[in-house]
Amino acid sequence: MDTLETRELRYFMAVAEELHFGRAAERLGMAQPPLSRAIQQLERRLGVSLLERNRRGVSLTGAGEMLLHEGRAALDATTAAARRTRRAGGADSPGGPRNRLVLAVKAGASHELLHKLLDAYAAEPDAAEIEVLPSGTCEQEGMLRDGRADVALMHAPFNSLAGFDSEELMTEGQIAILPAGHPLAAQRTLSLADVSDIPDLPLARWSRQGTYPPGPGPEIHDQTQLAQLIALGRTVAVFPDSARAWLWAEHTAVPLTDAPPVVTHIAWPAHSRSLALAGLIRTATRL
Amino acid sequence: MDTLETRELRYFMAVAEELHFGRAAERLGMAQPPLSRAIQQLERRLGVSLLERNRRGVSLTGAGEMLLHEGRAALDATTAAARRTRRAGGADSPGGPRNRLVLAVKAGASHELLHKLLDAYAAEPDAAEIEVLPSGTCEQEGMLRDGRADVALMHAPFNSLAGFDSEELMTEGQIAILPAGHPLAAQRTLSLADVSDIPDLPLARWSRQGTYPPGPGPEIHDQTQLAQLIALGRTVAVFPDSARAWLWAEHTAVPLTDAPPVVTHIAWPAHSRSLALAGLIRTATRL
DNA sequence: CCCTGTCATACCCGGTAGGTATCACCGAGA
DNA sequence: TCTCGGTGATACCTACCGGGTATGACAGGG
Repeated sequence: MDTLETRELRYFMAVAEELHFGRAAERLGMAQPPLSRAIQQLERRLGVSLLERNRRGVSLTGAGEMLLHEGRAALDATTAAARRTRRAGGADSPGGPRNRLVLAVKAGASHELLHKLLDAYAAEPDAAEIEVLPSGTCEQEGMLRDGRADVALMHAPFNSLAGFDSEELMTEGQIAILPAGHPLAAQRTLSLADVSDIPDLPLARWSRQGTYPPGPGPEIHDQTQLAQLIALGRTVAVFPDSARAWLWAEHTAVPLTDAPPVVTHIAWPAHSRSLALAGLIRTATRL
Repeated sequence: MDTLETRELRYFMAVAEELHFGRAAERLGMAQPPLSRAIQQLERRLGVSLLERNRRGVSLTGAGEMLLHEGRAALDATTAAARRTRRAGGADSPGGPRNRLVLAVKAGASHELLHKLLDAYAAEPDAAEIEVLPSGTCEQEGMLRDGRADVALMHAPFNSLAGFDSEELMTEGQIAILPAGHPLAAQRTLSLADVSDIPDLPLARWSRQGTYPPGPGPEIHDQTQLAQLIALGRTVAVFPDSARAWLWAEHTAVPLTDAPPVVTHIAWPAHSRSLALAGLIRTATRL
C-alpha cells in the first residue's frame, strides 16, 4: 500500500536521471514497456505524478524532484545495509567476531597523520583490522553513505560533513606548489590572488566524476599527473601543508597567507554503533 | 543479485525484533513458512547467516545485528522518501507549487519561541505553509528520519542531533516545579540534589514508547497529568525555563543552579535541499 | 514416551514482473 | 501534406515467485 519497493526506486532513479524511458530501460537491462508500466504503477500507488510526459521527452515534476533526492538517500542507505551486513558476516565466519573497518582517505592526503593513526590504533589491545580505501576527489561522502566505507578522513572545507558525526583532528595552512625555477618561487609567502592568475601557470582543473570545470588550465585526475605538470613548469597547485610530504626536487612550496585553513576530520555515519569504530575514534582524537 | 528489496528488509526486521518466526509472521500479517523461506533466501543472497536457530528460539548473529541497525536506517529513509514525495505531490496538484513544511515540536515546549518563529516566518514574502506536528517525548528524531516531519525544534541534551544539520536558537536554564505550598518552594534557588530525592515528592517517570524507567515516582505520559500531580502535591518536575508559560496557580518554579542548560535547536535532515526549509531556517536564526 | 512448541520442507495457486508486438502521437523533412 | 523516425503507451502472453496450507523434523518438559 505505501511500501515503495527498492526495485521501483531503482527504476525511477534511472528514468529521472536519463529523462528518457528507452535509455533508462537499457541502463536497467530490461525492455521499455515494463519500465513504463512500473513507473505508472508507482505514480498510482503514491497518488502523485512524478514525470511530465511532454511531446518529445520527459521532465520531472516537483514531486519527482523530491523523490529523486530522497530516493537517492534511501537507495544509498539500502545498499549500505547490504554491504555492511556482508562485511560483518564475512568476518564472522572465519573464526571469532573478527571486526574489520574500512577507512576512506583521499588518495595521497594526510599521509603522516594516517600513518600515525594506523600505528597508534594497531597498538591498541583489541584493534580491529583496518582496510584503507583510497578515494577519488571528494568521494568520501558517497562512500560513507552507501557503505563502501565505515569511516573516513575528510578535509573541510572541501568535504561536507553534513549528516555525519565527526571529530576534528588537525588544522593546517595551505601552500602553493610552484616549479622550482619560477620567479614567484623565490617569495617567502604568497596570496591566493598571486597564484590564481599567473599568465604562464594556469591552475589545474580537477576531474569530478569525469567532468572538468571550465577554464584554461590542464585537465587532471591524478596527483602524479599534477606533480609532473608542475615539475615541467606548466601549472601551479594549491594544497594543504601536509602535501610537502610528496614534493619533488623540482617543486617549491610557498605558504599562502590568505588561503582558508584546512581542517582534517575523522567522520562516520551518525547512526554507527560499532565498538571497533569507537576505538578508532578514541585513538584518533588522542593523537 | 545484491539488491536487498524493501520487503525482505521489513521481514527481517520483524524477525530480528521478535526473535520468533511465528510472532513475526503474525505481525507481518502472513503465514510462518513463507517468512522462513524469505529469510533463508535473504541469507543465501547475502552469503551470510543472520540468525542463529538454536533449539527453542532464535538469536542474532553479528551480521544480523548489523543488518538490524543499518536496515532500520534504510527502511526509515525509504518511508521518508515515500512520505515526502506524497506531500510534495499533494501540494503540487491543487494549484502552483504550494510548498508545505511539517515542523515537529515536543508538545508544549518552547511555546513562546515557536510563536515568534511562526509569526516571523509567516511575514516572509513567499512563506510556505507550516504544519506544526506535536511529537511525543524525544520523538522528533524518528519523525525527521522517517519523513513524518521535515524540520524540528530539538532540545539538547535531551534530543540527539546526530545525523542532522542544525542551528542553535536559544539557551535557557532549568527550573524545578513544585507544589506551591511545599517547604522547598520558598527557596530562591535549588540544586539537582535537592529535588532528586525529596522523600514525599518522588520524580515522575516519563513514558518512552510505552515503557517506563524503574523508580518510585508516578508514571506519566502527558504534561497535563504531570501538572495535575504536581498541583496535588504528589510529585516534582524539572523543566526548562520556558515551562513557566504553562504553570498553574498551585505551582511554584524555583531555578536550579546546577542543572545543565537546555539548548533549543532547529534541526533538519542533512540532505534537505528545499527552498522553503532554507527560508524557515534563515528566519529562525534571525529571531 | 508422548505432547507441545518451534522452525523447515513439500506442494499448490494466483498475481505480477518482464518479454514481444503493436499502437498513438508528434516533429522534421521532402 | 504526407511520410518517416522516434517517443511513450497499450495489449497480450508467459514464467517466476511470493504467499497459502499441510506436514515433517526435532528438542524439551511433563
